[in-house]
Amino acid sequence: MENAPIAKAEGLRERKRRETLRRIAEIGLRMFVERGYEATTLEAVAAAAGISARTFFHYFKTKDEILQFWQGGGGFLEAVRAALRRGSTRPRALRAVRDGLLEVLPRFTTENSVVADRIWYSTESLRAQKQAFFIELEQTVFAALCERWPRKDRRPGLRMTAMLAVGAFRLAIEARRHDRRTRPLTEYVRESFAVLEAQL
Amino acid sequence: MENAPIAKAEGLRERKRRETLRRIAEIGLRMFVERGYEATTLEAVAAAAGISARTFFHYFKTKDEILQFWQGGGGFLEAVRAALRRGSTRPRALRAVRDGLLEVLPRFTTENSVVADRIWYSTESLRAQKQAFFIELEQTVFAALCERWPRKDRRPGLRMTAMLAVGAFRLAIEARRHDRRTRPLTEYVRESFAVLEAQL
DNA sequence: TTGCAAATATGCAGTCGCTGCAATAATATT
DNA sequence: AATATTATTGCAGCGACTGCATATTTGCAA
Repeated sequence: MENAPIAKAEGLRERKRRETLRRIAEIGLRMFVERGYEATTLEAVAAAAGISARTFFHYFKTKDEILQFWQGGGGFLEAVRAALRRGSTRPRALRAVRDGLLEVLPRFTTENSVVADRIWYSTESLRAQKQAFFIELEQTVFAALCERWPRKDRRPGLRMTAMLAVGAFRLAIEARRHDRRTRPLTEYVRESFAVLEAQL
Repeated sequence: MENAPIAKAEGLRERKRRETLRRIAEIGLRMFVERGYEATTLEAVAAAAGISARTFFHYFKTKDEILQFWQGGGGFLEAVRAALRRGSTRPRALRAVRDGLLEVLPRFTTENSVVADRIWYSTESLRAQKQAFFIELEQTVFAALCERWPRKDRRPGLRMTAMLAVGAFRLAIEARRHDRRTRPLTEYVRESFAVLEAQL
């Protein structure tokens, strides 16, 4: 991405670590696709990646972190928050959220993130986590909106906006998941927000 | 396939089973409160309930089913669906949902359900499940609304209504959880919907 | 009352995700 | 080259959960 003031040459250690991390993530994801998430044992992933089972846990705290890796590894919430803080004060909060999402999304959308998304919905416990993520996103959005429109009496409205916006986002992801031919997520997001706005 | 649809005198077997089920649920909940959910081992619950660890799993498929027991054990979604189907056709869908919830809630609110609710939010994995439940509720509500207002062009609006209604419900539960002095959940629901409606 | 089938309880061994600990090997720093 | 850091690994162990085989209890009928 960007080079720090001191473009410190990456040591062998760091490089190997990064490579191993990615290797695990790639092999893991492929195995999840081929055999299913629950049927894929951690030991098997580790073995296929050429490391011991114990070492796996030095790279990922849990099995599902392999999937989180492809979803941006938790950086998404932070990115959305940042985008909302940075974005110009739009007259309508809903638009602000939409634009923030549209701005951030491309950075978190890869070939594999689409594959990973399907797996999230393949297993009950994963589904639950994913949905919990949306709630987190909602809280993040709400908090960001409150910063930008600090008048306390508008909070209930902002709360609603956050709910609606994240809801639209959820519907967009759902729509893409159900499409055979997948278009970029941003398109679904645009459509989803358009439908929502038509209702207001 | 059965003979009498009326209260067939409950056999010893059924009675004992019901008693054991409840005993496990009560002791389990109390232990969760006292020692924390994760710190409470299944073996400990089973021992305290006077059964073997293996037998526990004949009553509850998972540890968290102990908590689900106090939340109505999955019957809530069904009850809401039924209430929405039965309820008079209100002009406003949002009101219909609110009234449906208000009608059903008392049947699922007990002393222990409030306690259980606090535990749901004490642990990450439980929180995720709880939030997944709200999404399920949203889908249930949406489906029920679609039955009642079948015009296809109104669906986006109904989707929104479902989102808003469940959102208000979520906020109500949250509000109660944060209140020291707990009032009946229905009051929080009324308030929450009132705030929402004031925004529309 | 007895006999038998169905339901229930239990022990045991095992899987899987995950953790702590301690020893060892690889890399970085001086 | 010596030393400090960090990575890798094996091992032992925990806790939720399952399958299987066995014993016990209960329901029902001859």
